[in-house]
Amino acid sequence: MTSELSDPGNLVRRVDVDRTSPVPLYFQVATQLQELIESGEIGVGARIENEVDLAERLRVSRPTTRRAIQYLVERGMLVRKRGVGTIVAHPSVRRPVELSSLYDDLVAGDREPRTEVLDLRVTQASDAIAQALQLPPGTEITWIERLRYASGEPLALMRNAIPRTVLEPAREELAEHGLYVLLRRAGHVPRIATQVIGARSATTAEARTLGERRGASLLTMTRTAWDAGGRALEYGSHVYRASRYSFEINLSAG
Amino acid sequence: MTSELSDPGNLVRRVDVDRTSPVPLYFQVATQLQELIESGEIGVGARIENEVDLAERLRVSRPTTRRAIQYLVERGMLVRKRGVGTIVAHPSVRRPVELSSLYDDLVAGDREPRTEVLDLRVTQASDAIAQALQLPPGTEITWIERLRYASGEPLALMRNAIPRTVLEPAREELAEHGLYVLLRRAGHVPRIATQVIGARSATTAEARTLGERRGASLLTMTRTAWDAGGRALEYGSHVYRASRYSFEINLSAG
DNA sequence: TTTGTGAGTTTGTCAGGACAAAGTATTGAC
DNA sequence: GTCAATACTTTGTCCTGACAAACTCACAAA
Repeated sequence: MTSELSDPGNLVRRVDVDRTSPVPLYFQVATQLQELIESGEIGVGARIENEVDLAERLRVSRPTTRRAIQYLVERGMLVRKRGVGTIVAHPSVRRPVELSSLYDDLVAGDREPRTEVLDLRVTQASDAIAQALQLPPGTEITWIERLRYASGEPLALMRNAIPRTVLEPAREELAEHGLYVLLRRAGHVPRIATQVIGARSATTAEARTLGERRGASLLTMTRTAWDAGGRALEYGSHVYRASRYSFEINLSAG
Repeated sequence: MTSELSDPGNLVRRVDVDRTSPVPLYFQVATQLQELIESGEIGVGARIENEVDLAERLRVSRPTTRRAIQYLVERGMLVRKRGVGTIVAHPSVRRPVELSSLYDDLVAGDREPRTEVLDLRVTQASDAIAQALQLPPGTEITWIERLRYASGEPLALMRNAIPRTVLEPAREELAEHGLYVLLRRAGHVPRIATQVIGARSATTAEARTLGERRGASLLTMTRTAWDAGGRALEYGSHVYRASRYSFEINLSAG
């Protein structure tokens, strides 16, 4: 009995590798499998070809095939079961991109971000900020205060501290780009961040700046971000208009 | 020149493997390395023995050693650099435990949680809830409303919907344990969740239930959680007293 | 002083093979 | 027909061996 279902090999026929490319073989295989899954050519719940056959057909070793599949398993796109096979997971368990910045989110959501730089100066870290960044008190930092608009309306008041040795951005750069874009451009890749999200009522000054009624609910967020080496990159203390913004967070365990 | 620094091998001498154990070799090595790091016996920034020597000393193959190290790299405990070596990362980049529940957090923080079950019944999912859980409308769900106290004071009002086929907890269980404990006990391991966190002012009824002033700021959180197979486990819509609670979230990109 | 050059070290990629463990499906005894 | 034993499939673990790429450092040349 050779039905379509019992022969999942036919679903991944167009995967092929280029041995002249500097891109690792396992990554080529993983990328092409990912495309087949994301395009829907291999449907949710479908079984993909088993490791041994796939390796043979692509003329790569089984460890290479395993590594490609493992790569996608870690991203939640595939689920493996010993004795059963490897199946395509439901799209809702696919691990999302994380650690993006507000600016990127707004651009992606077509909400026309605009940034007004209220303050920009080099100063010494206060004790609280030094502690958050786990740096010695008095370390020189770049202090930034920005007002972020979306679709023409004020959305958030953002205060950030960045070690001077990490980044000292120009006013124009801050008006044009999100902070995380500037960090990455300077070669600092945030790997992990701790955020605390809370809420409180707006003070009179905040209400005026953000165009809210006095006492309106505000979302607060403080964050510290580090790179892979444990170097502190950024501390931020932001307030958002709760009527216009909420945080969407994707968590994964595994 | 054979200084302490140029011979990091001496730091991991007590790592050893047991070939009679059913625990995989790579995992034994990883666990023991992890203990050495967490106990501080290998300090932050210190280089660990290189793969080849470590493999030779433990009498395991290099791929096995690599896999153990890779395991810790993915958890942010080690950082690898080609041509340089593998060093112990700063503790702040170590990936945290995620997807824990409020109850667990409160227990961990010594805040004496107590739960009052306000409502518990089996009903049909509304369109909104069915959509959040990605189930057909009208699917039978367990509907739960709870009031959570911490240190004797009301903290949060929690409404949850769980597919009946996933869990149908008893009132006493809900009063005794967090929802995630019950889910895990029933064999449902949450792997990924989407949360939306916002804020708004309390209605009169909410203020009365939670012991706040009318118009006080509340934190709102809606969440849907899935297991590794993409099966929806839980939908929740919670409100927290912003004066008593905030969310701490650890994000990682890697 | 600065700039290449080359040797040495360390991690990254890949092959091919072997056996174990956990499922699924089939078969045979009762 | 039911249930247990068996065969088969598929992923999991582990090995040896080989070469490539990135980095450090010492040393020579400009």
